[in-house]
Amino acid sequence: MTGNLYQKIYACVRKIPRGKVATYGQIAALCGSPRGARIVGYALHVIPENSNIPWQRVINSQGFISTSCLGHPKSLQRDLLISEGVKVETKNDLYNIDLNNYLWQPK
DNA sequence: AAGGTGACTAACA
DNA sequence: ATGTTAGCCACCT
Repeated sequence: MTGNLYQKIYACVRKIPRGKVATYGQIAALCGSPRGARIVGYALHVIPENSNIPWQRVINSQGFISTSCLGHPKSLQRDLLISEGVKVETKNDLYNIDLNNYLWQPK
């Protein structure tokens, strides 16, 4: 089946602890594809809604929520993060997370 | 088979 | 500092 890399990506995303966030590039690197940030984005894009993958914990390198207006509004991702204890600042319709405090740092 | 797209980044101007 | 360009690589048409 195709999407072997996707399964790997999903596995990494599931490792993100509650209350922390990770960047696309970070997940890509953990999967052995240091330049595969876009692939991660695509992988999350095709996640089924009923999956147990904490996709909301993945944001871009700037600490902003990147989800464009697709299936899920950004506000949903913000709400999910807030409910996990992550502080999200709202700036001009954009949602920002303080990476210095909430970025996941795997060993 | 070939070119376009994207929930990305980093480097430049 | 903000805006643009170029790499990136799997998926889609």
